[in-house]
Amino acid sequence: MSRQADTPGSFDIDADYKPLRDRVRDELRQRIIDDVYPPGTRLVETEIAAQLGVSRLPVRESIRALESEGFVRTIPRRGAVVAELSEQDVEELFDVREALEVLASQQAATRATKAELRRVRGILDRARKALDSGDRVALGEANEAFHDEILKLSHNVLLQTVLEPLQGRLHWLLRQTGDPYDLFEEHSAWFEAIASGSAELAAEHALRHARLNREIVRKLLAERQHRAPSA
Amino acid sequence: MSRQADTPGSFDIDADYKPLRDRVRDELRQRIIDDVYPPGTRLVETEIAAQLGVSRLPVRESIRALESEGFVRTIPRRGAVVAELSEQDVEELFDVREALEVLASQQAATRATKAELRRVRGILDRARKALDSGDRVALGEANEAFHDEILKLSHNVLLQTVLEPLQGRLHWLLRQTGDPYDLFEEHSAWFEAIASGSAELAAEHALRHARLNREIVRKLLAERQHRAPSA
DNA sequence: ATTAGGGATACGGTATACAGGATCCTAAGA
DNA sequence: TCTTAGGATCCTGTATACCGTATCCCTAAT
Repeated sequence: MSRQADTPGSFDIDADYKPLRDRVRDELRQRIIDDVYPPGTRLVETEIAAQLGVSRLPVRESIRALESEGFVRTIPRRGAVVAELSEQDVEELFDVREALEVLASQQAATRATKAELRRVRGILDRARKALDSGDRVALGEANEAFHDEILKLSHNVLLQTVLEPLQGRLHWLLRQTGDPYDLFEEHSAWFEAIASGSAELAAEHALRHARLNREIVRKLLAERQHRAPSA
Repeated sequence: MSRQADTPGSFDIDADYKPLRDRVRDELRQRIIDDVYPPGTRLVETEIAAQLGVSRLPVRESIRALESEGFVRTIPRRGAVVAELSEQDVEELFDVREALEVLASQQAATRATKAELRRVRGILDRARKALDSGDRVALGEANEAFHDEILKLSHNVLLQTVLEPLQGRLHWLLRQTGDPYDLFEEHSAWFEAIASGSAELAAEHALRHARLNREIVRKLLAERQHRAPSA
């Protein structure tokens, strides 16, 4: 079913049309996140274009988009490379994430509908199942989905557009550093705070969760650096 | 091992080279902010390209960039138009701005150097002079510069890249709604809070300032809507 | 007036070309 | 042997030209 609740007069605009540049961007982002292109990899326009069977143009536009999302860094006349996250980058990522996720959580608490809350509960169930069955991949996915959903509950479009790429990078980072550790209890408690409708409580939990998360990542990074001393 | 941070021999790589796309983007952004292209204006690639004497490519890339900054909206296969800020957009802008400016202010309080603080004080002086001489344009510029500087004091690169486009849109909005009202006392007090080094105090002032600002813009918008009832 | 055609327009994408910066390789020189 | 100059090569940045097709706009017929 393509069209969604459209306005009376509006006819049938091929709603799920997506420009090629967007599909290419999504593909490349996925490859970066999946570590097909590890940090430092050069992204050569002609190569990617040939490989994906498209022209250079959509590839260029994709790369620019990923640049603005922070996944790649471009040096004029030299091209794009997959970003390496420095320690400072990570800290900044958490700083901003923390501030925005608190906001998202507050707004979610006051704005989420019952139907939305049900959906999020469903995701938590998925996480629980994945946890029980020891399916790390599914658990990771459920965790990511959980954050995305909270964000949607805020009903704040700008917040979503700003925070989503940051979450993306965070997830990317987590996949680099290790496997999805157990966040189930944390997420559950946070969710209940939101569901309670108290912005204050929701903010408190968001903050706690973000800080806990930051600590965990810090430890993982420290370990990694220990294992692989100065590149 | 390839050479990175090479040093001694590092010859000057044309540091201030700027890709055409960036210059076009800056030019277009300026035109939007200056109301040369009022909200709703269609941005036709070929027109702009011809007018600026460049090919369609850099123009396309510029438009995409402005899209990700929120200045234009593009509808697939229809092209880009200068964004109209809805009431909700404005509220969201302030929501996010508020959260991030509080963070910026906190970090500025703990990280700003004496030299930086001096520079900001200089901007405040400029604002004071502009205020005294009744130069509204200079006052507006000083106000914008003040916010930009506070942001830099945070020493948080990500925060700057995220918040800057939002500030840009806010300034744009302010120019649409009216003239720069007197923020001097507000800014001064806020600045002193930052200079005091207390993150808590700085956060408090940032929040207060952001909220005051929001109220003012709300009033201006309400007035405007009164003057120009439903388009 | 309303509606249905039927261009005209402009986007989205492809293909091609080319200048010049960046990089790499190699061979000559210290 | 190590360094360095030089040229070959790669790749980006930009320009052109061109096509398909979705949209828009104007006009004419009902």
